[in-house]
Amino acid sequence: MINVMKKITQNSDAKIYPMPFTRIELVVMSVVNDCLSVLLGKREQAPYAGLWALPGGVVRIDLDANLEASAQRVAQERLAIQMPYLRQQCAVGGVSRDPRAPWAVSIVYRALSRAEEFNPTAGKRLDALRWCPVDEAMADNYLAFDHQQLIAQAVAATRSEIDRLELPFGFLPEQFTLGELQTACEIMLGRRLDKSSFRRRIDERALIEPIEGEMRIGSFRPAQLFCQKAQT
Amino acid sequence: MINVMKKITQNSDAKIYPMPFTRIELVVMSVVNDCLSVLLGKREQAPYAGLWALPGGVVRIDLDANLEASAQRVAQERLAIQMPYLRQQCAVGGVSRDPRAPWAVSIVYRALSRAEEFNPTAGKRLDALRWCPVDEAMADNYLAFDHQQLIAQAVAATRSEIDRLELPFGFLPEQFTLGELQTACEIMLGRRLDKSSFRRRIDERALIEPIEGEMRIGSFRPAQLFCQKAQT
DNA sequence: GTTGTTAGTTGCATCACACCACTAACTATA
DNA sequence: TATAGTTAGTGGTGTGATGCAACTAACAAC
Repeated sequence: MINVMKKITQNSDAKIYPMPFTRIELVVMSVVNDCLSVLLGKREQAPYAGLWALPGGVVRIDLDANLEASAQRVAQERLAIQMPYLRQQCAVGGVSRDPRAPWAVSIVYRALSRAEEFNPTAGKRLDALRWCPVDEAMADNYLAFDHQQLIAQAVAATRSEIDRLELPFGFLPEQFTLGELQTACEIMLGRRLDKSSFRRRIDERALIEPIEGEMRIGSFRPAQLFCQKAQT
Repeated sequence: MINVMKKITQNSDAKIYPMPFTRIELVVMSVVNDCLSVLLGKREQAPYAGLWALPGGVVRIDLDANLEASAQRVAQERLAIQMPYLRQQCAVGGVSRDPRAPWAVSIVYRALSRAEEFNPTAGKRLDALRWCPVDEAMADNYLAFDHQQLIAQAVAATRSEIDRLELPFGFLPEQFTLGELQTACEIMLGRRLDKSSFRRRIDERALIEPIEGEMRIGSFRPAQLFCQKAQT
């Protein structure tokens, strides 16, 4: 820390400025039980002890190469998962944002993931974690800090991406049918989509390709299986 | 500073984490001489002394209520202007981002402004400031730090907004004709627009309204003057 | 075989927009 | 006074993306 201050002192103003307490917050979303849900952790300590909050962690300048790496480390430590499709959402910060420090900044990242890939028993510092339907998380005073607002932003940004069909996202399994893909999009958007338009738009964008000969066989007519197209 | 560290120590981990050197950078754009331009300041000190860079400043947790207020203060101090339509663009940060500190974060804000409103002689710490055409700023090694990339991002985001006709922006004067508005949009987008489509789209969105009886009289046929519609 | 359900396709209406052509209003100049 | 030149403003038409609806196909269950 001494070293840090020395460096900062070299700034043109030749003053020492205290720096904000800087954290990462993660908005990890998934479709669970036909509901768009968000991953929440139960707070064990003050402030907001007992309330649910987004998982997050401190930016460690001794460990992380950059902000994205911070977010990946936090995901690994707190959730024990890799987050391949992490997107930076915003930075929020100010006085009285976090009672633990006089001034705090949070860099917020969002991602979609597959709930099935998530193993809530691993990882260090894993207090209670749960998938919470976003509708529930939007209830007043359910969440700590301003996390309700952050989730609302993340949901809006995600819906906008899905509206524009900016696949692929982390929520896609290896293989899937068009019906499954459409249902997942409908749940995330919160509204129904037209089958024929959806299919037309999907293959115009050429983001996925059929797996020749592979079909999903279930109760009714078999469906063609698809996978993500290799990025060009 | 002692106080800050004490507070941070109250964190659950009971450790002192050094925090990143946190700054604000401003990407202020305007149309100058029929060119989309960006406001740059000449660096007087190391690092990158003599090179041009985005104006910016340190986040002052003793002065600023939040990040937006930081950005406003930096704009006031370095540029002596208010920036009514400031939008947060991104946060970038990591090791070796800024030689003045081992780990630095910049919160980047962008805005459009009217060059005419800008008075480059006022303000404290005003080293040389100039409007630089973005094409010029995109030349290799012209700018300090990663500011070339930040400007490219800001231009892209701004163009996307104008594409969607998300007016009003800070670049609009009190009164303007549709022709002037279209020309400004064309310069910012870097391409021509169709007159009739532009007008139809503008009045579908109902963002501006004619000023009854007010016309711009010049060399040719008089043109209706418009102003921004009061926000609802 | 009949029914029910999902898979997958096709045709048509609609809407937003680009492209093009036109009229209107003014100045400048002959 | 007439004509040319320039910008302001409007209207028509084709096209492409999408929503809507109807259709066929393929399977399981009965």
